[in-house]
Amino acid sequence: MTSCLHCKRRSEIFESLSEEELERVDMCRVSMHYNAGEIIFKQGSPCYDFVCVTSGLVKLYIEGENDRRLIIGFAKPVDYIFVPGAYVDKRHHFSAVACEETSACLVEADIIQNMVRTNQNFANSFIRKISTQAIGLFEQIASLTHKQIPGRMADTLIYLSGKVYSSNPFSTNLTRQDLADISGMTKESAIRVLKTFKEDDLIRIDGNLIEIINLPMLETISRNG
Amino acid sequence: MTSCLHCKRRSEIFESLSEEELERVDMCRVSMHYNAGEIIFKQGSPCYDFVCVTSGLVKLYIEGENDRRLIIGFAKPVDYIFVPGAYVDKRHHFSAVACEETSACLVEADIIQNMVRTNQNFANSFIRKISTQAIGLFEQIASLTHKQIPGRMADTLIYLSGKVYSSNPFSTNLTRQDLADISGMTKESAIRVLKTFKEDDLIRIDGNLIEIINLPMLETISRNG
DNA sequence: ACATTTGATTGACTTATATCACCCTTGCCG
DNA sequence: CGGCAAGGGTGATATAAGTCAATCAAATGT
Repeated sequence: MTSCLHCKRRSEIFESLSEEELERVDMCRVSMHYNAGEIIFKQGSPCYDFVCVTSGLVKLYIEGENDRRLIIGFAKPVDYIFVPGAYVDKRHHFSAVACEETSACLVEADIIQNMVRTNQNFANSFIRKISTQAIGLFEQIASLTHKQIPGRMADTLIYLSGKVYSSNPFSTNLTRQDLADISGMTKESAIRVLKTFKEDDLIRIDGNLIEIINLPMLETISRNG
Repeated sequence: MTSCLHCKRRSEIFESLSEEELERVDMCRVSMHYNAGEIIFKQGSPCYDFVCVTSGLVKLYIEGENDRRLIIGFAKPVDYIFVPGAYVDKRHHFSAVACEETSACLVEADIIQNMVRTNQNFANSFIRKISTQAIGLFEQIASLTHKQIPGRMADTLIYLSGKVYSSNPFSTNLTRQDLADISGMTKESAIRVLKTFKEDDLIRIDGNLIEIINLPMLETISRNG
């Protein structure tokens, strides 16, 4: 249990904090461990804490009416989860669930918000982070509304390999349902496209391992919708 | 051409600026006028300016691949348009077009970003604004992906009456194509749902005037997808 | 006054995708 | 060991929604 001061796995946003500020963060920090499938916070619940993922992987999703879900992103080491409700209505607007064994540090939201007020550089990193997230949302919303199933699944695979796991092949324990929830389709449709992708030698799937073997073609499919 | 100092139509975010700061904003301010349909800025172009709408109405939309569009929001008096690219890649990630005769003040983005750095209250309002926009995007993304046409159009009508025009009935010169672009459907589908809504006495349309006459029922349709 | 464009509307048709029902495998637990 | 739950996979079918094509009305330009 190191202090934030010497933490090797701390989010880059904390670089702009002084030692004194880091200590203040450290003082009200709680280190947590979650098993795969455990809820970190749930949509609609009040938000007290700022969550920083130190190991594992967390999926962030919106729960719709008729128990449909849409995964809007992932938080991996070392990301903090930006909770827009913290500045608006003190409620969570999406849920966070551990996809695998996950550790996270929780810090009181007030402390962080206070530092955003007093430390300009911190505020700037913070805004940059939110902006990046907003841009990601634009891309996802465009993909989901303008493309059909093959294009959406291509986007999902490229996103996972490029942004989430940063490797190819990548080992994942996301279920087909999860892949479907990222791509805005049903589990069955996800299974079917993946099958055609395999048949066309665009990807290879072996258990938890997914490999993109024809990225250019996948990108073409993404572009054509 | 009043100065920002005594401007009656200035965005609430400027409340947190000092007189001296307001004067600095005023000095590099350009007042612009746009006719209906004119582009204020286009997706992909570099972003130099911070845009604040003082009269009229502006639609913000993402341009997808095969010239499909998705309207992600509106800017009305007195909103400023948050441009996430300003903090990331200095590019616009959506386009802005005047829906009607529109006036706007342009301020150099650098000046604003500088004030975000130096004025804590300004930074805080700024973050609150971004957060609110992000929450709105979540709602839209959930509506678009989880609901079918009647639910989506119900959401659109409720949104326009409640958030954009803040009146019922409301007079609009959005085209059917625009309504479709908000709701993520084709023009033809938009026309057809609106027809069924009219037949079921949920709404009344007379030229540019749209009236919601059975809001509870529309809300039910929205909830059931 | 006529021609041209733009948006609204409708109907017929096609297709993408969800739904449903079912089976298979694997791992886990009593 | 046997049964059960969870995830993966498949086929048949239904249907929501897009596409295409044509018409009509209003607005605009010449």
